[in-house]
Amino acid sequence: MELRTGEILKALADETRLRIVSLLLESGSLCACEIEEILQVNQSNASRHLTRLRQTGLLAATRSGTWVHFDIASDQGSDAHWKLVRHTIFLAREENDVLRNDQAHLAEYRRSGKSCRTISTGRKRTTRSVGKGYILTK
Amino acid sequence: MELRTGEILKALADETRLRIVSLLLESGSLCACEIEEILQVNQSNASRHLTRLRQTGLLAATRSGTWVHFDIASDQGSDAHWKLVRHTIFLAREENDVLRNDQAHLAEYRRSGKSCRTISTGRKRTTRSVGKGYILTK
DNA sequence: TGAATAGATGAGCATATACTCATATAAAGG
DNA sequence: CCTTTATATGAGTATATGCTCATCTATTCA
Repeated sequence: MELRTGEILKALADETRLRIVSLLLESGSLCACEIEEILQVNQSNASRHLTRLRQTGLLAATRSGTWVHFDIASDQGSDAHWKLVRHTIFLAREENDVLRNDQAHLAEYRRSGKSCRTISTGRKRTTRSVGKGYILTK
Repeated sequence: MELRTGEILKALADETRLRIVSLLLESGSLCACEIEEILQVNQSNASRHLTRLRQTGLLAATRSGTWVHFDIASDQGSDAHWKLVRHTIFLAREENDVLRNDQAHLAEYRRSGKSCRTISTGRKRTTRSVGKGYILTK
């Protein structure tokens, strides 16, 4: 995936996306539900931002069963761009309480011993499969 | 003026503003009408973007008579931020034809011998002063 | 003091972007 | 199969952002 500076700027200009990139730089690979949990962002919202970051080439996604793990895509060349991104996040963390709180929440999450296997989003059952399709439940 | 990374990202995420910063990094101080001329951006539009860049702390403005000269505000500390901005512009120029064309237009402008004194925006007379006030002409 | 020119700004409009709710889809496991 | 859980996405809405036109303000100069 070819990184473009203009797209990187637009991607990081949104605080939620900045938080996601900052988080993953610190944590390494996390599944979507862990990101939701740590950043306290709802599922739909998180999913859209993750998709966008993947499309700009900043994140890589790997499905593992039901879970999709996201990680920084800095192994695909574009070293100069990644130097830029890391520097950006470094400075942003110094100025932004939200980003520092996220770091604390990550540490807390690690201590809690939770994993994407034990997080429950608490959502109620929404669909029921019928043959090849699904129908709404309740 | 205190630079904030988040604000820098938002400021540079717009292509016109990216072009202005790129131009001024190369040219040094230019007056608003020169920026309009070189980037081919209309007056209102240019003025708003310049105001915004000044408000985020990236540009400094100095009035000299009728003209307002804008320049990169990198003399006011924030070295880490400016390193970031310069790196950003450096990468963006490599990827973006528009930015490279702007560099060519600057060179052309220099060669032309024009200055903010000789550029005419070609606007028709819009106001007429009457005592302490102004009234619309035509 | 009035005309001319540079730059700033209000208002209206168009588009982009982010958020939310509901639902669809993918995969795992009884 | 059928249910459950994780993730993606359509649709609607709210808001932000950028653009344009017209006009205002600042300043110079005759």
